[in-house]
Amino acid sequence: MNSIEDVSIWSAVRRLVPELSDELQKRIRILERILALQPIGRRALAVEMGTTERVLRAELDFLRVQGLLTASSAGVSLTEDGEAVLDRVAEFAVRMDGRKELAERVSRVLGIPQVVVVEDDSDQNSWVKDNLGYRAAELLRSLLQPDEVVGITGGTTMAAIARRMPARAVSYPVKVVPARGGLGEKVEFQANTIASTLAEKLGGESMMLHVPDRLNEETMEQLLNDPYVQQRLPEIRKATLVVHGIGEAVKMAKRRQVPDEEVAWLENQQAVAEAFGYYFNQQGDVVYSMPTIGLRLDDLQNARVVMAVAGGSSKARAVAAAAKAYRIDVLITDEGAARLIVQSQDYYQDK
Amino acid sequence: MNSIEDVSIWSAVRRLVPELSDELQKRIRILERILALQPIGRRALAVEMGTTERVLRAELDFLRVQGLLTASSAGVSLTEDGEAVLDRVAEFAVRMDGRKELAERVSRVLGIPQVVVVEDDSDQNSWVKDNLGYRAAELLRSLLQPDEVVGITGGTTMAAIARRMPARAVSYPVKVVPARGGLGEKVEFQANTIASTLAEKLGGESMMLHVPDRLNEETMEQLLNDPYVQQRLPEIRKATLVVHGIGEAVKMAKRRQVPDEEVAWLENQQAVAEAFGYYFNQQGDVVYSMPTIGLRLDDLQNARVVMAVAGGSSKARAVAAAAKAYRIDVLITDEGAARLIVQSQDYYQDK
DNA sequence: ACCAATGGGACTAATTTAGTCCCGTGTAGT
DNA sequence: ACTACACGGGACTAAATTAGTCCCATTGGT
Repeated sequence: MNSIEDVSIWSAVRRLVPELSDELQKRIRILERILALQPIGRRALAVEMGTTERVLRAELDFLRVQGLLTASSAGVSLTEDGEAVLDRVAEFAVRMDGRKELAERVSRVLGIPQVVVVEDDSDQNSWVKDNLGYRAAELLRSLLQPDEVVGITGGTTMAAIARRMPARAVSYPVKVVPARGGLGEKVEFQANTIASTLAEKLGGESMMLHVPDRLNEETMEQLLNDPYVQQRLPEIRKATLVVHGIGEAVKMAKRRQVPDEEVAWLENQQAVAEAFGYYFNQQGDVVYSMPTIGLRLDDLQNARVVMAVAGGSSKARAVAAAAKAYRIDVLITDEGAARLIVQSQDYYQDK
Repeated sequence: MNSIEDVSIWSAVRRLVPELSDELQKRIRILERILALQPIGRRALAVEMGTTERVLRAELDFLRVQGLLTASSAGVSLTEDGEAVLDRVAEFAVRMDGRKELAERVSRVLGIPQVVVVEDDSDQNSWVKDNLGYRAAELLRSLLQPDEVVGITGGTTMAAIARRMPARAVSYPVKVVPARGGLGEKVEFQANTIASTLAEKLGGESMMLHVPDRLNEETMEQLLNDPYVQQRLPEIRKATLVVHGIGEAVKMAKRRQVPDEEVAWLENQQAVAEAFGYYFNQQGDVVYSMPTIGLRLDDLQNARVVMAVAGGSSKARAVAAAAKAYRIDVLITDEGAARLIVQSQDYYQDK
């Protein structure tokens, strides 16, 4: 039995001391490189690892004091102890590298420039979603630009992002808007609510858009002429940083209480993915779009960054379809989804 | 199945990022206190935890940003998330507190002012000895005074101390001497070797004492008059910081290749412990002392600090006996030994 | 015998962290 | 209802730590 498998305690630890795993990975990487290249000099290693000499030196000093490596005039080498310790944490290293490589493969397969893969599978462990939220929040914050308009959709994953966003460490002068109107879900998973809490966490402002979930053509027309909507809608469509979730078509349709015959129709159309209220088939074609007020697929062209966050092996197909349907710049997913995405690609390649 | 049980990976992690695991424990302690006292003010909590307001404030800010606690005008309280996280790492906390309480009980039972208990049992897992060495080295370093003479014995535990002593982070102007002559063991576990490497790590100087292990009365007399010995022996007996291991009497005797009849005699005398070449029974009486050149039991009176390091459930009896036999100021042991020590005390109290 | 790369020392600039004091506010006790 | 106290949080400064830069004696490989 392996402690790494029981990751739930790790996620708590990471919550309490987030810099721990980064620092740990950093030092493991250093030890690994030394093992491979020993004996190697400080400067050469610094170049090799893409860090500065001075910082690396501090790390090496530490590791030497810990008795994990020795320094001779030929360079630094691991001690027996160092190798033993490295051996014990090798699983980390493997998983680290594994996820990194996985991310690169997903990036190639889906044509998404930046992909982050977090550990485990959202479908298996609920805390994975939390982790997904953490990494998404982290990345989102790093991408923010002053006076930017951030558009965000609803769902449990988006809620996790808002929840895990650090609360007002510094104030960001941004505006957060819901990408679409209410989706008739629980209030804490609605885009409006999420936009609001996210804005609060960021120290920015938010805007609400209260419109019903499902509309018919007629009320749609009316609403579009409504001054409330006419004032707010352009603001939403101006969003330059769009964060959204991707869902399974049928599952989403049912959650939104779409009539059974329409669900059957969607199935018939082989719809597999849903995002922004649009339904896509495996080829990325739009097979149906819900009549709602909000961001349209075309608006994504004007966005600076389109960020997708979705995990769980069950969503692999949906993510792949969405990636074909529209431009995604950043994808944050988990091992469960990522593995299936690269697998199916291998499958097609084999044929 | 429980990840904490598989502690070996944690010991490696602690080796790689010691400062962060300390940080982890610190934050766990803070969360625990808040849970117990909430809502509580920053200043009151600082007093409660024996830290300064400013440092605690930084921690609280962090934990708040992480969404683990909220601050109202009544004070800070845990959020649901905070309680959940605390719950996940509760095992840590329990083990932490458990060991601390255990240490206090051992301290009372044995009458040793300062007791440190490290996790697990040296008899079960070999890495525990390493941990023992780490804590001992840490403590030893903090106790050092300039120009002090440090006496150290042999054995695997002492070797672990020397190995885990940080290598010359700063230079200590100390002199390290072997407490007794060679003990006929493997060279890396001999007092001479250990004293030498320890001195090097500390940036101090060392002194060797090369005399045979087992002596008869005659050669003993001769050696005591030998100029080599006459020069070195007083230096050894002047040691003011004495670090030593405690062994099981019979096991030690056999390792030193004492003749079988003498071993039987020791058993007959109910010798259970060995330290500095002296054998003690359960009551702490000296039943036999090996004729070797070196530190004598009386010399401990003049020592500033006497530090004992011994772990493993099999050594519990020996440690208890040694504690009765002579003054020990600091004891570093493990859970395996500590549990048995307090248990046997309970046993006697019940009678 | 030389040369290039090594670890480690030394000094300074930049950044982070800790100490101290204060203020407006909400709350508990009277 | 009122007052006094403890609350969080802001602000500023001093201290400590960390990173950048340059140098040098030494050594191992060619």
